[in-house]
Amino acid sequence: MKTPLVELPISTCDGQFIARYSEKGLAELNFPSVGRAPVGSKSNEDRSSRAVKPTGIPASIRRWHRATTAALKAVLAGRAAKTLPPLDWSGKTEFQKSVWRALRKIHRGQTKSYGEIARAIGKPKAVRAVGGACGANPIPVLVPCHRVLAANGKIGGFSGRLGWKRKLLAKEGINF
DNA sequence: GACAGATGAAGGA
DNA sequence: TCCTTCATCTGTC
Repeated sequence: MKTPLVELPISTCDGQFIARYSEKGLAELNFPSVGRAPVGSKSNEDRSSRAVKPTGIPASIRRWHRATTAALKAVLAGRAAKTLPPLDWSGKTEFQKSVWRALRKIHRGQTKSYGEIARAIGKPKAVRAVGGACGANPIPVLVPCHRVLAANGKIGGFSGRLGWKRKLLAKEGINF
């Protein structure tokens, strides 16, 4: 994949998120100061060499960025996102995409277990693999991997730190 | 091909 | 009720 990524910041009351767009849509969304390499990338240096400056941005990407910003701020405010930009899942496996599609069907304020997600995609025994796919999710918040909990009611894990998971769930009225 | 992982379930203390 | 162990499936190296 040689498609250059357009990297744009999104300032919110919870910090500055970083959105990256390909020619197909939103490819990555990174938490503010997470301190870890984003999923699917070798290193920050590698990424920065592919990212382009926010000059000469295509109109389509500017439109997607407005939609992403609005959706992100809506979710952080505890509301449902009205519109989402197209998501670029190219290069990902079919299993991961099916998991992420199942995640997007979880409504705001609802939660599901890894086992329920596994059953929803027709692979009831692939619960650990579902966890792996959640961890590989490049677009957290908009693909609500934070709404997936362990079957025993515990919070489970989260790629963007558990603090973010708790915060996002709290905004949706789910407290631990 | 081996290994690791954001789980789940069962069994024992 | 809590803890430990093991089975299971997929992705990554």
